Amino acid sequence: MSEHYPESAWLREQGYRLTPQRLAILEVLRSAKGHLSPSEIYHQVVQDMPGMTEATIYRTLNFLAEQGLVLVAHVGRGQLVYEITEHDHHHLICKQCGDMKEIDHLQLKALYEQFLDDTGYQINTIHTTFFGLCPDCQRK
Amino acid sequence: MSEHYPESAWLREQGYRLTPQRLAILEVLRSAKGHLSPSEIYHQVVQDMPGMTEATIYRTLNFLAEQGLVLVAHVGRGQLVYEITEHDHHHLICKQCGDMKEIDHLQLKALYEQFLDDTGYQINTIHTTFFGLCPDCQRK
DNA sequence: CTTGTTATTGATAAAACTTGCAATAGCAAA
DNA sequence: TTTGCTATTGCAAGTTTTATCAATAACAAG
Repeated sequence: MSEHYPESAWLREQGYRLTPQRLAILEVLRSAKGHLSPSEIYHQVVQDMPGMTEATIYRTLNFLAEQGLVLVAHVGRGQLVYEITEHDHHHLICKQCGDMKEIDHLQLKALYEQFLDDTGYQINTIHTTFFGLCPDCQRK
Repeated sequence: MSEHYPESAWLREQGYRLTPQRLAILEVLRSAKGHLSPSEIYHQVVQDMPGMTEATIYRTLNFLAEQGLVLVAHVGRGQLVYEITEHDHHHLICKQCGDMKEIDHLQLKALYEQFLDDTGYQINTIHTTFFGLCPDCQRK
C-alpha cells in the first residue's frame, strides 16, 4: 500500500496518521501471498527501514487488525499470523499434517445471519479458523 | 479429575502417564466455571503443589489440548484461555464490551457436515470463536 | 511555510511463553 | 515387590509479546 490506496485516506479521516512504518508493514503484507508471522514481517520490513523495531511491528499489527485492514488468524500451534484483508475467507486446517484450505465467506454468511436472529449479535470479525483432519490423515 | 475419571484410564491406554501435575491442572479446570488463563491456572495449582512450575503449566495445557481433554480459545485480545471439555460449545464475543455468549454446538453441526462434503475434511477441534458486536454496542 | 497538538515511535524493561537437558518418577513386566 | 524403560518434570536459558514513557514527527490550522 502506498499513499494512494483508499485505506490511506480512510485512516486519516479517522484521525490516525499515515506513518512510513504502517505503510511499510502494509506493503509487505500486500505483496505477500498468504499468512505472515510477526517476525517474518519484521525481517522483511527492517531491510528497507533499518530503524524498525519489533515492538512497533506488534503494535502496528494489533492496530491494523482492530481497524480491519489486516486479519489475524490462529492457524495451528504457536504464534498468530497476519494477512491483508482482501477477500473474505476463512481457514480449514488439518491438525495432523498442517494442510490448509480456504473457505469462502459465502459459506458462512447464512450462519452469521442466523446468529443475528438468535442473539442479536452482528458478526464483524470475518475470520474464523476451523481445525480438522484432511482426507489423507483420516485414513491413517 | 481424579484417578477414577474415565480420562485417566484413557490416558494410560495411550501410553501417557497420570502425573499429579496433570491431575491437579485438570482438577482446577474442572472446578472452574468458564475460561482460565495459564497464569490463573498456575496460581491456583501452586497452592496445593508448591513445586509446580509455569513451564509445566504451559506444556501440560498444550498436551491436554492436543488430547482433546481441554479446549483452547482465543477470546479477545491477549493470551489464550483454557477450559475443560465438557459440553461442545463455541463462543460469540463482543469486540466492544467483551460480553460473551455461548453457542451450542448443534448450531454448527450442519456446517461441519457441509465441510466434509465440500472438502473431505472432518472437523474435530470443536471450538470456534466468533467476534462481533452485541446489540447494545451496535447502537453506539 | 511555520507552529501547536498529540498520535506514534524507539528504547527499555517486564511479562508471557518455549526449549534443552539432566534428574525424577509412572507404570509395565518380571 | 523389584527392576528397567522412558515419559514427564524442574530448572535455567532463550524467545516472543506487551507495557511504559520520553522524544519524535504527522498533519491541521494559521
